[in-house]
Formats: sequence, structure tokens, C-alpha cells
Amino acid sequence: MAVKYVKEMEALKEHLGKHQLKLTRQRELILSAFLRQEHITAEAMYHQLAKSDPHLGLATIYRTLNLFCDAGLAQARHFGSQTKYDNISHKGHHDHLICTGCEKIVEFENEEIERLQEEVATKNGFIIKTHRLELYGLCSRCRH
Amino acid sequence: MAVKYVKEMEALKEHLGKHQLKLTRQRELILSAFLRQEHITAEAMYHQLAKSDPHLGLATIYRTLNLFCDAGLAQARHFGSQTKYDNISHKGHHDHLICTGCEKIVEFENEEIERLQEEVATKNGFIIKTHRLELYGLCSRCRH
DNA sequence: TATCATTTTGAGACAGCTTATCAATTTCAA
DNA sequence: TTGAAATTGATAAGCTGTCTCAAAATGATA
Repeated sequence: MAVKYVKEMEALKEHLGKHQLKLTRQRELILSAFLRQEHITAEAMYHQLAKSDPHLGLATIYRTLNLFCDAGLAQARHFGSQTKYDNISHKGHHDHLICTGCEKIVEFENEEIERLQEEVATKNGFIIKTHRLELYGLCSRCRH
Repeated sequence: MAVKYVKEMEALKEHLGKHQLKLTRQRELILSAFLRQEHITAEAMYHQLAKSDPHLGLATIYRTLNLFCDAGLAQARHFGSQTKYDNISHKGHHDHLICTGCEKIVEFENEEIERLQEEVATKNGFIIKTHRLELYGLCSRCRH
């Protein structure tokens, strides 16, 4: 199972090595669960993993997902009161189209928008480090 | 004082009327405080208003700011763990440039970006209702 | 492989922000 | 003025996420 995620595992190991951190059973488990899906919530992962490992603590999941963020594998995104963790290891930065009807999330990239963002920032004396762009609306199915 | 905000007050009254809600001293007070500034936090307003009205409850402020959102006067924005309420009554939609150094917030509008957003949405079968775009970086002063 | 300093974990306490509860008060239509 | 309905203030409760700390696991070293 974890075999599929060799590259991500290598990236994690590299980060662990650089920071005197250890590879644990829990970190492996959470990594493979994390890579299996997009936009997961710590709480959701907690319930998901509870089936196979009832004693895996919620705090460990939060800690580990934050670790993945530090390692550059994940990115936390706040949707309303929820924080979802995106997998950004296998792709570059991306933005989101979110259906307010069915909660479906579509990822997209648009170089032209990114370029214009830089332009706006420069005009205001800013240097951009990160950004978030979320478009909320209805997908074709939810429009009836 | 409230005289300056006749238009917003009218908009609020219209909303109240349509929903069988009542105009109270607190709602007037919070409206005038709200319109006096940008990007305010419920907590900040609570402390601000405590000087002139020590018994105005925090819950009332939250309730009232959410009411303003419903009425189309305000918009809630989540910056990290903080929720700030923007005045959107006197201007159209706008996006934010946020300095991660000094927390300064600069508003901007960019029609070209908005147009490209529509394009992306259409391409994916979405119809956009709202969006949020936040650029995080360092302002010229914080770059030393 | 055994040792052991260091890191990590799990469980629950705790913290910050926001909403719910409810008796008392206020509003406003009649 | 009256009274049904909405609102308020105070605080309890809820939610999400972090902190604490004793016990367990890891992994570098011998």
C-alpha cells in the first residue's frame, strides 16, 4: 500500500532527517491516508483511521498534518470554520472552485491570474509569498 | 453622528422590515461603530464600545454583525483564526493584499482578474456567486 | 543487539472564538 | 396603553485546534 507513495515517503524522510525527527508507525499511516485523498479534514481522517487504529489520537493527526505542511507535502486551507489539508506534493500551487450546493471542489491553475496578482502586488509595494483564491458558486449539476 | 450614515441606516431598516426584526438602540450603536472603520473584529468592537456602553454584550455584537451580513452591509472574512467584518455597503466587491509582517491590509479591485475568474468558472461549468482572493506577503516597510 | 538520550504518542485538559440558552427587557403594531 | 414577539445580557456550551506530561517508541551509538 505504502509502496505507491515512495516519492512522498522519501520527501518526508528527508524532512525528518534534516530536523532530527523520527519516522513512526503513525506518521507512515497518516501519510498513506493523506495521499489517498484530496482536501481532508483532521477530524475526518481521525474517524477514518479509527477503524483500523482506534487508539490513534486526534492530536497526533493534527501534529502530523502540520508536519506535512512544514515538509512541503501539504497545505492547510481554511474553508469557513473547517481546515482542510491539501496534497501539494504531486502538483504545484492551485486554486479552488467550490460548489456551494454539493461542496464539490475543483482545482485549477491559471497563469494569467497569477501574473496579474503579481502586478497588483508590485503596484502596492508588496512582495507576495502566498495567496488564496477561492471561487464559490454552483456547479452544472447543482444548477438543476 | 448617525446622521452621516443615513443610507446604510435605510438599508438596515429595509432589511429589518422585511424580516420582522426590530430596530434597537444596540443595533444603531453597532451600525455606527461598524461604519466608522474597516475590517473590524467583534472582539475589538466589544472593547471599543465598552467605554461608552459597558453592558453591551459580546454576543449581541456577534449577532448584530451577522445580521449586517444578512442585510448585505457587511461581509465576514476569516484571516487565520480571526474573523473580520468588512463594510461592503459603500463599495463593491474588493480583494485584499495582506502584509504578514505588520498585518496591514490593502484593498484592491482588478477587473481583469475578475474576468479571468469568470472564464475559469465557465470552463468548469460553474456560475460564480462570490469569491475571495487574498495575497499574502510583505509590504515595502516590512521588507526592511 | 543492547543501551539510552531524544522524540513521539495518547488522553485529556485547556484555550480562543463563536453560538445557544433563557429570563428579563424592549420594541412596535394594534 | 397594551401585549405578543423580538432582543438583550450574562453565561454556559460547542467547536476546532493546541498544550501537557507520563509512558512508549525510535534510532544513533557502542
